[in-house]
Amino acid sequence: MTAELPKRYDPADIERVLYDSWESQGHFVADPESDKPAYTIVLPPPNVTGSLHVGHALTAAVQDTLIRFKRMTGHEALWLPGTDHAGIATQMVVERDLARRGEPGREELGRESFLDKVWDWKATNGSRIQEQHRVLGASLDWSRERFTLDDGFSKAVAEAFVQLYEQGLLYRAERLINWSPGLKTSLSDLEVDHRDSTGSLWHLAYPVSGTEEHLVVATTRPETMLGDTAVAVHPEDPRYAHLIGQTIDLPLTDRQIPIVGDAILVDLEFGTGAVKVTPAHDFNDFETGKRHNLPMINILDEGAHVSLDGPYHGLHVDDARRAVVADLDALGLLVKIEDHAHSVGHCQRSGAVVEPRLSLQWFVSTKPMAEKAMHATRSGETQIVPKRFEATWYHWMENIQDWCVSRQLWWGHRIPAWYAQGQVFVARSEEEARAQATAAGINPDELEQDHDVLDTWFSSGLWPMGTLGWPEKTASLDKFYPTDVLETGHDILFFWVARMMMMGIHFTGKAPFHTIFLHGMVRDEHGQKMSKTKENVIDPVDITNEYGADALRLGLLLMAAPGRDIKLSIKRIEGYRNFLTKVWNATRFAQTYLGDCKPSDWEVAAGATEQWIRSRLAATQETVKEAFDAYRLDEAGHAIYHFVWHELCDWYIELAKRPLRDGTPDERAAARAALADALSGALRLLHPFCPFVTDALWPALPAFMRESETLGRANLNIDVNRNLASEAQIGLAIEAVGLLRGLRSQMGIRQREPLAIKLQVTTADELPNLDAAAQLLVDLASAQEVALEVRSTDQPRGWAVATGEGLTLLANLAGKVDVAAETTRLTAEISKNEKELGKCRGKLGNARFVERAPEAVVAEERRRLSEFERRGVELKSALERLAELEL
RNA sequence: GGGCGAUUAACUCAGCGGUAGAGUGCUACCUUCACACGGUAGAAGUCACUGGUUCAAUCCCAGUAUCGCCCA
Repeated sequence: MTAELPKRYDPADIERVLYDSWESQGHFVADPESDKPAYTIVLPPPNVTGSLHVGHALTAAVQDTLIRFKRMTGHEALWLPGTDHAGIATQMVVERDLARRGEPGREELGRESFLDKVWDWKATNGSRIQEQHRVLGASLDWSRERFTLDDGFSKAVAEAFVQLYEQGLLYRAERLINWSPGLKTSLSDLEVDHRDSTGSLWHLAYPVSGTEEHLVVATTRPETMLGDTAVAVHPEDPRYAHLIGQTIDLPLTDRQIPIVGDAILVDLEFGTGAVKVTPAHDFNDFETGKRHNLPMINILDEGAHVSLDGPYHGLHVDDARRAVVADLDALGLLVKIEDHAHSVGHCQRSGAVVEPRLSLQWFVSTKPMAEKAMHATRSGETQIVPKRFEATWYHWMENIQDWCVSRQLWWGHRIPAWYAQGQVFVARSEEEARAQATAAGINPDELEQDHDVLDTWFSSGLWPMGTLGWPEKTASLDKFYPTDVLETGHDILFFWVARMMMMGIHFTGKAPFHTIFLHGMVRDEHGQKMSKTKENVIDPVDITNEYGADALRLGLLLMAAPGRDIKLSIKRIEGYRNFLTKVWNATRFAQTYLGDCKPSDWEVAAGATEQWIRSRLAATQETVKEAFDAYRLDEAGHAIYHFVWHELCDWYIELAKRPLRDGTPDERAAARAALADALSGALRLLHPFCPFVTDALWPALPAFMRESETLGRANLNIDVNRNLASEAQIGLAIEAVGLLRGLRSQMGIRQREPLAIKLQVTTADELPNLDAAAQLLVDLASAQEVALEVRSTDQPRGWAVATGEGLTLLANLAGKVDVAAETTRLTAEISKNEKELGKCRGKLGNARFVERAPEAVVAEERRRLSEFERRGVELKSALERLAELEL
């Protein structure tokens, strides 16, 4: 038994100290040699540049709760932390940092020195988010913390690259890719944000060669006309049929370009029905160019300036657009300008408008891998929770394009490809590449390694297996892979979940996890997306300072229905802090009695109330287990909340006070034991949600009940059973207390004013069920004496009547009856009863209902009918007696 | 344009073929010996709208409206 608990729950007093002790004692370390079944979650790696936002906090809360639940139910639970190197983001942060301090920039420093600077930056700033996870109580196995640029992980990346290359699934090609002129690198499709904007649709008149005719094309990007290599019309368009095969004298250039018929590119209805084709600057045009063997003319440099010789050379696209439009107008070739809503791709990181650009890059053939990933979800090897995201998953997988994995950056895994004399050598190491070159008869000193690095998600895709040791065959990989659950926001489904699935299946033959568990986005109280510009960002660290990590966790978890967005309400967090204060105070109450607990207390026969609270605990344990199995942490949490506050605190503790204080030695022992069980069960169930406060309260339980020093290593459930008889009996008692309290309240009679009570049931064999009710009425509702009787037609006068399910309560108001108030109350009761009675009769009066509805439903309806009829009679007779009283 | 989701008490949300629930807020009373970050009692809902299926629809189906998200 520990020292007395402080009167007030203050999270700041307990959280830091507890976490340090858990971590230093190695409570979160998972053992690959354990006999227990493994349960593994890898934390989707946050950016090394990141700091914790509420989305992270939600992810951490969900995963930690799952992990702690499994750890407490017989699993060797591993939750593996780490960060990813976030190529673009980190490089940008460090460059900005250098600029702010007036230090030499990236280009001046050169590759090696710049990378040193990034590593320096990482050493000082790269562990912030890990610290914040500790604040949240995350039971991560820090001994296994990984970073995507670690030596070991880098080995995995090189291995994967080489294998994919050897298998023909990775290739280098000149293709049109998304190009960020801001960052001067390629981007994957997913790194492009499409934003709606109002642009214009320019109608340009192109002269048909050797005629006076003009062909009017409509375009959103007039400046790219400098790179046009054709004009396309629909082959079945009567307006233009005669032009197919002729040429255009492309204005502002000296080129002639063909007019082609293309049914795929051209939409008859849109614009003028004629489209300019610029294969080097538009994805659709690129495909069209391939269909018609058109040349591809690149008109822009890597910074999106015109690279063609001539008057436009060096102009930024925006300026070039103005110039081209003005010049066309001067030539009388600008027909009109319409407003046009369309969406424009922007670079997520730099905000620059993304330019489709023809360039030589490395690509992964994703289709074969996507097939396998889809097979895994179709076969059930991996399930997506909530299920409705499967549709999105398949849609994306079915339309997947090859993945551009090279980036023109420095920070990242350098592409393990070496070039010499036009040949490519892909190898795990420079040594291997040199050997390959030598074997090919090339002097290895001529080799030059690819300057580019790999997309960060190429490495993130390997995360579940790479962190466990792949490609080595390690004990951890053997024990913990495939992992169990990958939990993340649904916005990340394609970013890394899809990639982990594809890579994991490809390299190990097994899906990397059996469940993909997706949560929603956290928004502010009004449903607005949090953003720095709106100044509505809620910092989870501020909340933990104010209300504690436990309250934040509980709030996030209980507000999160699967896959649904969360509106984060501080008011609710405060409510959960209040709940934890309640738990704290309940424990303080219990502590004053539990000191006397001894194992023999459990040998004393338990009464109905003790059986009842254990039964309710057993029911809660079942509900919680089912909810966890269904990934309904919100339901599990609500069940625990309800048990703790509304069953343990509201009722059992109140019921236990008399026996604990004034009971016989046996009564005291039985009450103590049940109180200890209930509290023990409550703390255990609550621990995965609120690890700090529960572990702080854990020592309040007798030592012999604590099988582990820390609650986090104890069992989730204790051995208790449902007992329906006690539930029925206490249920009746609770109802009786409610009837009396309600009656007092409506009659304006003080709750502590002693009253004589009669409790009535219909038949004599129900009488024993009222024993508990009689006791509770005395203990909790200031009943003076309680008579238990079978209902008769001859009811006493001057007693108030209240009817409940199966029982009637009469209170002796002799001399205290406020006839007017009582008349009002009874009349209201009667009319409420009549309404229900009416509904009931309506149903049973419907022959088709009686005929077709299931028997049980009809029987229940009949039971309700007789119940309402009985109550109606009693209430009306009470009203009559009241009237007599008045006379 | 395609897809997905939402619409339930004042607010934030669960629920889901057969008596409409929670938390917060609100009202009244109570500083009683774990807790005022509390207790007791209470008010509060045409479950968006229109049809359909069914003995029975908040729930299933179709459509409408409004809002949100994703993709092109």
